Amino acid sequence: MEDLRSSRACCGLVPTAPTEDALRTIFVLTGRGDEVSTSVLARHLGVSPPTVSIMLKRLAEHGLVERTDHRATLTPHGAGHARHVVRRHRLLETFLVRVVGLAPHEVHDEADALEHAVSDRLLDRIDALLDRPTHDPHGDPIPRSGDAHVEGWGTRLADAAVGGEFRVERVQDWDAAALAHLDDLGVVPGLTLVVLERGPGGPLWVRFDGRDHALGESLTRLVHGREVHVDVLA
Amino acid sequence: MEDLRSSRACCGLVPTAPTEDALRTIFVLTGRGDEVSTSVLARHLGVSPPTVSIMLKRLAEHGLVERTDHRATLTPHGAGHARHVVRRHRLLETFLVRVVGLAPHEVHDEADALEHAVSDRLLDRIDALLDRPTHDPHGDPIPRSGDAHVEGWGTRLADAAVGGEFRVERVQDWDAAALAHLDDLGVVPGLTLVVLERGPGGPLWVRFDGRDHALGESLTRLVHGREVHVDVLA
DNA sequence: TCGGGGTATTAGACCGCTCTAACACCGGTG
DNA sequence: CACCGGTGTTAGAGCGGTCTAATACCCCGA
Repeated sequence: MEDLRSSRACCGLVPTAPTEDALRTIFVLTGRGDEVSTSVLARHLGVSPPTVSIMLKRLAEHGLVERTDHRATLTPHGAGHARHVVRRHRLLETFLVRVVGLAPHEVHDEADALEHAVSDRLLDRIDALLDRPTHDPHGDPIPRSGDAHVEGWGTRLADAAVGGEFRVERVQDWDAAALAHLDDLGVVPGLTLVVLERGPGGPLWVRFDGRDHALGESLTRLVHGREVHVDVLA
Repeated sequence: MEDLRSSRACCGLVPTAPTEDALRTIFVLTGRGDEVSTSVLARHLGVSPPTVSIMLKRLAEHGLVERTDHRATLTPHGAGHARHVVRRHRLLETFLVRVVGLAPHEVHDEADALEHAVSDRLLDRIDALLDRPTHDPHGDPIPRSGDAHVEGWGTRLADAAVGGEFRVERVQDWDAAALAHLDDLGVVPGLTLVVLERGPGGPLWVRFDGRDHALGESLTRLVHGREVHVDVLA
C-alpha cells in the first residue's frame, strides 16, 4: 500500500493517514469560515494538542501550512493536496451510498479510512462509474482536478429567518447519530422547508411534507442551505 | 481510521498494514506448501530481511507465529487473524472485478491497500452484495468465519503430465503483468486444456479453444489446477 | 498589578516501520 | 582445515505518530 501513497508523495512529505486527515480537516474547517487553532484541530482529529502541534510544525516546514498568530491556514500548495484528499473522501462517500448501498450516515467513517488507501486509478474508475458526480450524498461539492473549488456553505438553518422558506443544500456529516436522525426525518439536501418559529434557546419549528417538526439547535447548526424568498407566500 | 483497526486489535498487537500483510503472506505461502524463511518473506513483502526479522520476532512474542529452525509458521491464533486478512483481500478482489469493473490483473494491488482500511461492517455489505461468493476472480477460496478453510492449490500446470487434460482452478495473482497475459490468452479458472508437449526447459504446449499455445515455465508455474483423466480420449 | 484559566508549545518517552552495516552461523569446497 | 557465500540476526539510526507532564504565553478580572 505504500506504493499507492508514494505515488502521491511530494515535496518530501510522506502522505500518511494522519497528515492527510489533518489537511482535509483544515480545508473543510477554513472553507466553512472557521479559524483553525491547535485545539480545535485536535478535537476534530481525536488526538491531543501536542500531537497536532508537532504535525502542524512539520506541515509548515514542508510548505503546506502557514502559521500566523497560532492559527493554521493552508498554503496554495497545501490546499492542492487537501483538495485531492477531500475529492477522494467525497467520491468514496458517493460510491458507498449509490453503489454499495450504505446509508448516508454510515459512510463518513468508512470513507475516512478508505480515502488513504484508494489509488488514483481506482478512484477514476469509481468517478466514471458514478458518472462524474458533482456532489456527495450530504450535498458537499466534489472537487475536480483543475477546477476552482468553492466550498460555499451558505447559511445555517439555525440562523435562518423565521417565516421564510429554506432550501437544504448541505448537511454536516461528522456526527453519524445526528445525521441518521436528520435523514430519518427527511432533512436531506434538496428539501425545502418553512421556518415557523424559534423558541429562545429551544427548538426551531419547521414545516415540510405537510407536517411540523421541532429541531434542536444541535441539529439546525448542522444543516446548511439558502433562504428562499418567495413573495407570493407573504 | 484507527477506529476500524482497533476493532481488530487483540492480544496487544496493533494490526498495522505491514503486520497484516505479513500474516496474509505467511498464510498463503504455507498454504501452498512452501517453507517461509526470513528472506523469502522479505522478498514477497518488498522489505529488507532485518525488517522481517524484527517483525517475526514481534509476532512470535504476541503468540501469532511459531519460530523453529529459522522457519516461520502461524500458530492457530495467528492463522485466525491471517484468515481474516485473506478474507478481506479476496472479497475485495471479487468486488473490484464484479462491481467496479476492474480487470482481474489489476485488483491485487488495490485489494492489498484496501484490505487494511475496510471495516467489518462494510465488508459484510460487500459480501452480501456479491451473494456470499466462495471464490475470488483468480479461483482462490474465500475463507468464511467459522469455517475450516483449506487452501488446496492442487498441481501446477508446470508439473502436469503430458497428454492429459488439465482443469485450471487457480491462477496466482502476485505478478500483474503475467496475470494480464494469461487473462488475455484465456487461461482463467474454469478452463480445461490439453497438455500437448513439454520441451526441456522450453515452453509447454497446450491446446484449448481449438488452438495451440506455448506457455513459458514462468507462466505455467503460476497456474494451478487438477489433472483430469478422461479415458474416452485415450 | 498580580494571579488564574485557557491555549500552545516543548521535553521526554514509547512504539512500529524502515534502512544500512556489522556480526554470527552453517555448509560446502579448495 | 580454512575460507567463502548465503542466510539470519543484532546494532544503530531515523521518521512519523502518539502520549503525559511541564513550561511558556496571553488575556482578563480581582
